[in-house]
Amino acid sequence: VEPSVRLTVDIVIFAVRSGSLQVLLIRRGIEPFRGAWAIPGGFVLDGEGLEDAARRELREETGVEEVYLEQLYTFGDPGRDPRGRVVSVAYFALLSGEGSTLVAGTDAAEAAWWRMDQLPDLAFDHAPILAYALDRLRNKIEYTTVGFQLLPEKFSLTALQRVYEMILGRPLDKRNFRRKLTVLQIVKPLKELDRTGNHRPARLYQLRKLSPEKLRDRGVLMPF
Amino acid sequence: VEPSVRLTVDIVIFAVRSGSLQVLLIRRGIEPFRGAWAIPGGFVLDGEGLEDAARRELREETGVEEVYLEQLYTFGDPGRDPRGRVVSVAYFALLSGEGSTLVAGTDAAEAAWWRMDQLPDLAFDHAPILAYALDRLRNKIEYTTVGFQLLPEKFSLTALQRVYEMILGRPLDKRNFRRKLTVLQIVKPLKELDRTGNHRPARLYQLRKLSPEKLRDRGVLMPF
DNA sequence: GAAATAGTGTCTGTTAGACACTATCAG
DNA sequence: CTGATAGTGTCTAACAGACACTATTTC
Repeated sequence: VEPSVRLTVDIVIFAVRSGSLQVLLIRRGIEPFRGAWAIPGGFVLDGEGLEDAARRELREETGVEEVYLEQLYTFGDPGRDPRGRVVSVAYFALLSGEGSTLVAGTDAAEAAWWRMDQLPDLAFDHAPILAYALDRLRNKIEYTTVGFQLLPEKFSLTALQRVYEMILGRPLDKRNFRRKLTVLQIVKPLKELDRTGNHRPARLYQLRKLSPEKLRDRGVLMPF
Repeated sequence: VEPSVRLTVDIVIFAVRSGSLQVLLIRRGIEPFRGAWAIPGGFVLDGEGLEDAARRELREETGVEEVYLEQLYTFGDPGRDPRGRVVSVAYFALLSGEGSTLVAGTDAAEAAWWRMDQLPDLAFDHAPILAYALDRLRNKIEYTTVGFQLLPEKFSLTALQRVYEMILGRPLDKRNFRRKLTVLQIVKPLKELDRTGNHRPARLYQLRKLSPEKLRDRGVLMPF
């Protein structure tokens, strides 16, 4: 007879806010780890798909639909949850700068954005999960266009470069960055300008939709 | 109240045998999908870690210990198993040419190696799982040294090249391949030669153990 | 010496990385 | 005209890809 197991999804929700990469965490109101910060998540419901469960939690936590969501890894060590056998399928989500302002409908529990470089102590095995998510994001940004998910639909090239710099944790050269965007043709200039700030306005761009195959054909995507 | 779920691990076991990339499949002796071929796997036991369960199944199926094993993805669509809610954590394993001969202690069930380019119909959602595993292997071989896990400890450079060609599905240039190995310094020449065959013997080499960080420092690893 | 595979070097086009100045706007 | 950010081109070193002949062994 096969033992049964309780299944949760945990979602590492990233956003770029006020110039830094941040994660949404919630403070636990109940034991175990009462009062500690944790990655948002919850149990998978009866007859519910894993990704569906993740999207539901995401909606409950942030009010946002239609976000980038990707399965990360499944954590199932017997001792990871003091309540018994709980296996967690971890996901990571990327919110665009706009959506990230609303920490709405937050289930009564306290929720807050934390800078990735100033994290609190975390409940369960959530610290390594977060570290792994960041690692995955760092890798993936270099050969896909996931990074664009952290920006609104229209963005300036400088804003895009800031996102890459934040995630990679190092400065990039402005001219090399823009040259790469040009040769890959992944970005489409708009007529609009960003006129905030007392200086020359920046042209706004959009991500040009390309199939992943096309991206691969053009070579590895993003090592600036 | 959280519904509970049954948890399995499935292991996509790859090996290079008689010049092609092959997978180990077992023929199901019971319903559902009785008589169909399936990826080996089984239920996770009480108090057993996920990777532990995968290694146990691997041992039961092949008799082999100490193999490369990596978590692939977790499949949990509600309809994927007609018996009810069964969530499967898929792994993939790489056997070295040697270990792959022993399909020992195979649990009474019929087990066989299948060429990746001539697969039978598969039970459950195992066809996309297998496709995904191959995809992952193809990607990973280009920036890590996982490919070496498909060879015995000592190997000729031609044998190594064949492994890369099989997985990538295209011929590689012998001189470019060897040049890359040289500049990356990932391979160490031995005194021994491979004297099989009625022709000039090939020098044998060993993988030089390098930390993953080192590999990254030297740039992306394997695009020949 | 024939058959079979091992082993070796060069040239060329592309790409990544370093680097500094002019343009345009608000106030 | 000052402050602030946008926007633009060149040179160089490293790397990828194309390509063909000699070396060593067995039988």
